[in-house]
Amino acid sequence: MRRYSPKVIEAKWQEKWYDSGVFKAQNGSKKKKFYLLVEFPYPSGDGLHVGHCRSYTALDIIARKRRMQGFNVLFPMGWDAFGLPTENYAIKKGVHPSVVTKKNTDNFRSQMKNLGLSFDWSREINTTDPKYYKWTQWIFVQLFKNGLAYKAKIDINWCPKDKIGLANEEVVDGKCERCGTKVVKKEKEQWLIKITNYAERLIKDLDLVDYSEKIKIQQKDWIGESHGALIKFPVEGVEENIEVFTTRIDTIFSGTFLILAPGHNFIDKYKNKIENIDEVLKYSKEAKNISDLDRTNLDKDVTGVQLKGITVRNPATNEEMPVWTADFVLEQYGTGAVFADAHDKRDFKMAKKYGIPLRTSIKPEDEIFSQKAKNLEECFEGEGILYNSMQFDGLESAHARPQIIAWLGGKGFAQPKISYKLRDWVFSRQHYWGEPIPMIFCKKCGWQPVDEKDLPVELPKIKKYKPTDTGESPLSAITKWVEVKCPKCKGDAERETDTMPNWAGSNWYYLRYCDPKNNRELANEKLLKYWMPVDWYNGGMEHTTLHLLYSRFIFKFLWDIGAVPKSIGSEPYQKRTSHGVVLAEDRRKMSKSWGNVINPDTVIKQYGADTLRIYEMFMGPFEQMIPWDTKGVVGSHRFLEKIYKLAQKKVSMKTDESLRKVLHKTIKKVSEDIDLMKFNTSVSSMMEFANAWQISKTGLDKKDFAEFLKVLSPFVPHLSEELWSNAGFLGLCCQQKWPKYDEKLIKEEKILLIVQINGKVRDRIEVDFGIEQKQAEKIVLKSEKIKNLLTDDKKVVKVVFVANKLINIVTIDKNA
RNA sequence: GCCCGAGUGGCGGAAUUGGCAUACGCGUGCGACUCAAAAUCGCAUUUCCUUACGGAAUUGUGGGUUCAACUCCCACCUCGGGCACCA
Repeated sequence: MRRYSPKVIEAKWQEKWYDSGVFKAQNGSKKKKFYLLVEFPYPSGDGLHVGHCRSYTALDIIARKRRMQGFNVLFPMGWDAFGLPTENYAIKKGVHPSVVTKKNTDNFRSQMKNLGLSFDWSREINTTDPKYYKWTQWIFVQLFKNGLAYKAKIDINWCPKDKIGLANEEVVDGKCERCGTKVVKKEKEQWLIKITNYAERLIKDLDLVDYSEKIKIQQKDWIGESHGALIKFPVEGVEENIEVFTTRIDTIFSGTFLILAPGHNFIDKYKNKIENIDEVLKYSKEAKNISDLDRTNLDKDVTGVQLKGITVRNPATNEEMPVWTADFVLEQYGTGAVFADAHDKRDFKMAKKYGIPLRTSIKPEDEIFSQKAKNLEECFEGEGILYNSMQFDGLESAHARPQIIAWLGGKGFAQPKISYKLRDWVFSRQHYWGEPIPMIFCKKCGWQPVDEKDLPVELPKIKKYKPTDTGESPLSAITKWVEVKCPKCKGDAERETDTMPNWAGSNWYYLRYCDPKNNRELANEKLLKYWMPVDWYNGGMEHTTLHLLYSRFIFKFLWDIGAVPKSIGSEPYQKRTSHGVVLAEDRRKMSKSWGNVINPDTVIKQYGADTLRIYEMFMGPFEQMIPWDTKGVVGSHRFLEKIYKLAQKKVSMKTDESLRKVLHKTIKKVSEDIDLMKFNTSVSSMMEFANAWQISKTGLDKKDFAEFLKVLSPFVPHLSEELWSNAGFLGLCCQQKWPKYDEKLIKEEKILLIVQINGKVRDRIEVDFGIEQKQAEKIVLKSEKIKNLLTDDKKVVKVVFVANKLINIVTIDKNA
């Protein structure tokens, strides 16, 4: 008997598949298309992580199944290769980043091929290829031309270790997402993209797509939409209003003071009117030096300074209100000003500290106002019933709001307003290894985009790509490259030396796969029409608020300007799923420093790719975080060895009837589970089948064996292919038609009827499928076990019968 | 603080609509093969009581609905994730 040797088998079939081009997606095919996308990796020097293998294998299974179901499948792969780790490695070793990238992508590609993944390699893309980033730059130029890219001097989040500016999205707990260094503020001229213009649509259009509720909620929370009102507070003595955004206009009648963010431009504009301007400016300056993290620390004491000499009028009560500044009011949110009252904890705390008068105007519903709150010893923040509020007395908060907006609106003091937490996207990085921003600054003409025919602006090959401490891009030192003619007036001008963030290339890569070699446009319209949208996109949960949001935004923009056909629809991804992280055996993250990393190459060497694939599918639910178990790999390997043996021993002339039933149940289960990404239960059902096969008398006939190989093949393609050819079947197993199960064979003729007394299982009796209640009762009452339990002192009060499942006899004690 | 998700054997986990809790795999124990070991195969394996037949308890905790609850409702505990002086 032959032994299962994956090493020989796997190399052989990989060669056959890749040489024959069976995984190539066909442009313009009559078949129904299916575009399946898995996030392309950053090709790090560490090689593939077993977590990569897990999500790629999962999507590979879906791709293989869809092909067998007759779809024209596009399942591509590429490299998101710009980024810091490569740059850092290059600096340390003195090798050019492009050399490092080449080495890493070659390694990744060969690892993926060793896994037997069915990617269409003819469509491979690389974000660092000038032919690719030409179009990344082209998109930037379009953003600029449409007024969505602008340069502004802003406080950026600066990571002193990586020497790079970070987007808000890349700052976690006030620390650099990548290296964990505490982020500091630095004022710099930066390119920004107006993603905020799309905030509303990015929320609304989530209704059009099939994403899990969790993903939708995360996106919505991140964008942070809140409905409220804009209120004007007239400033006494000057023709000026201070605008305030609020979601709680129902509390307006208790508003007794106004608070401005320390950086609010009113302060600068009216510095002559503010009597204590020195004190105010000193406070502003201090506030600026406090990081956002400290500023938003809830335990911190509230501080503030009154703007003496300034008062505003509350448009609802007509009372004069003092104006303060406090650092808990943020410049970037709303209008950078709030009206303050007794129904907000921070306002309350501040008023108590500085002796500012307070008044309440909301009391809790169905409840007597607590004495403490009434005496202003405690803050009531909830919604409730209005009082002290003129004609609105007695209304509930929610009902009062639109009415107050309408009333104040009638006098020109208020209007409905929606506010977002999402901020414009900081798009500049001061690093070498990224796409140059294709802009030119001319003293006469201002910022001008590089002429589209001159794209790409290639990254010059230089020796010193180390980032500078000053925050200037290393590209700024290359005078020859920087000095350029203005595209408009042809006078002397200078290139932008900042590069794009590493999200830039991944914003639109899924479009490029449709037409990866096009040099005239980002992708051909016809091909986009055929392939887009992506039918199914899988990626990590960690990309939900970053990559997923950015790329949806960029797609919408391209759709708006007609760069992609309207017929695709306004969303790039029809369906989005996410995978769980694979943890190390010690349940920590895999990390070189912990020494707990599992290398897929080692697993493949020892057990083969098929074992790795099926183990990673079997280990647990796909979306769930799951620890690696080296012992578990052995179990998966045993399963494959068992199949290899059975294929030699138990394929005969005739299939056992009972085994055929199990086979068809397995076909049904696997077919359904793959689409639901329930790979773990698919595998266990195939294991159950193998067990049944093993104990069967005659085993399987050739036809049924072929059916089993087909359902097995997406999971363990090499072994299936080998057994397929060993059995003398024609063609490739991966090109067969996906099997159908026979409904008749799945139905049972006999079932085990569960017999319960008072809900407890007392017996199991084999009966015919479809048995009637009366018949069942008769049989049940004959059972010795049941007879013994239904003694004379018990009275049957009810019999519950569930067809083909169970019968439950409910009794009571006669004596009781 | 707010919003999601989860809690089932020694371990990873399974369980259409409420209808046999613990499938499948790991581990462990016993046995077969072997001079021996590994590998392989067979049997057992939720816990407790019982020599056994059998019985009882059990899906984070406490209550509820129901003939019947891992599944539905209420309260709480623990863990994971997201957001957070956001007006």
